[in-house]
Amino acid sequence: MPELPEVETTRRGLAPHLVGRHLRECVIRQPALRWPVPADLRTCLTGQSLTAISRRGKYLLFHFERNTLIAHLGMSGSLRIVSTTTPLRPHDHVDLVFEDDLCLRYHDPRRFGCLLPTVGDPFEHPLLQTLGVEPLEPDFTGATLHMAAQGKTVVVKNLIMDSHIVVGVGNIYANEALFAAGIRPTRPAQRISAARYQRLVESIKTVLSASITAGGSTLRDYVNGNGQPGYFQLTLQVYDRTGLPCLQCGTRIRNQRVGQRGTFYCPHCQH
DNA sequence: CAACGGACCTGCCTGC
DNA sequence: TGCAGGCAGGTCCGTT
Repeated sequence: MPELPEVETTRRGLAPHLVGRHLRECVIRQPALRWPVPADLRTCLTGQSLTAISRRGKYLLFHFERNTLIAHLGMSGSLRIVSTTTPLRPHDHVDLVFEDDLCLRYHDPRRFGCLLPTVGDPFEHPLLQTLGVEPLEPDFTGATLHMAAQGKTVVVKNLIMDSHIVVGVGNIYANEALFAAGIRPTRPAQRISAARYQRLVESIKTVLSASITAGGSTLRDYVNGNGQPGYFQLTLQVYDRTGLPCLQCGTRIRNQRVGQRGTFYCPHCQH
């Protein structure tokens, strides 16, 4: 289930198969995603060839010659390449059928994702326009977070999960990065030093990069573009480990709701 | 303007 | 075994 590493893994899995190919057909079986899939998706995109697949935060951008398709996988979405004869599963909502029987199949049980075709510069789209910095880019530094925290009352976990500040840090990786940096998730963001924010940023970059390398996490039903599961869950230090011993010091991992999200930390290692 | 809760959905797990 | 209730990886939007 898509956090940034899963989305990036999907992008990397799909691009070599689809870039340069013509889109032959679009099949919408269930348009009721987070926002309705526009009925003109088909007329917008068919007949064009895919020139690139890029990513902004957790949004995937399918660049065609004249239009761009903005895709988000929500909490339960996945994109896989199948054949048009591959049997449909429940929740296979949309097919983009390319030449040579390459079918990009959008699957999303909870339907929190979206598929939105755009005209013109996709980065001008309201969903993308106000996004914060990319966590793996050099311009994401300790100063980014330290400055963003000033004058705010939020706790640090909510700060790093705010997509208008930095994109792509979801619940799993927020928990993991805070553990790696030794920072308690409930600490007020304003009361963290620039030096500690520098360490947190390094932890975020390390955790996300390691997960991309490992092919993304697998919790329940995530699969990448080739249908392969990810393996990052094998290295999770705190997420979903309530009551289990901390892998660094043996103290039991605690679980607490922060901003209505499950939050896990080691009370000995994180302050 | 910042901060918070609610909303969108289905599936899975737990406990009665 | 069945069913109700709670919870899940995201994030926008409306209300305070």
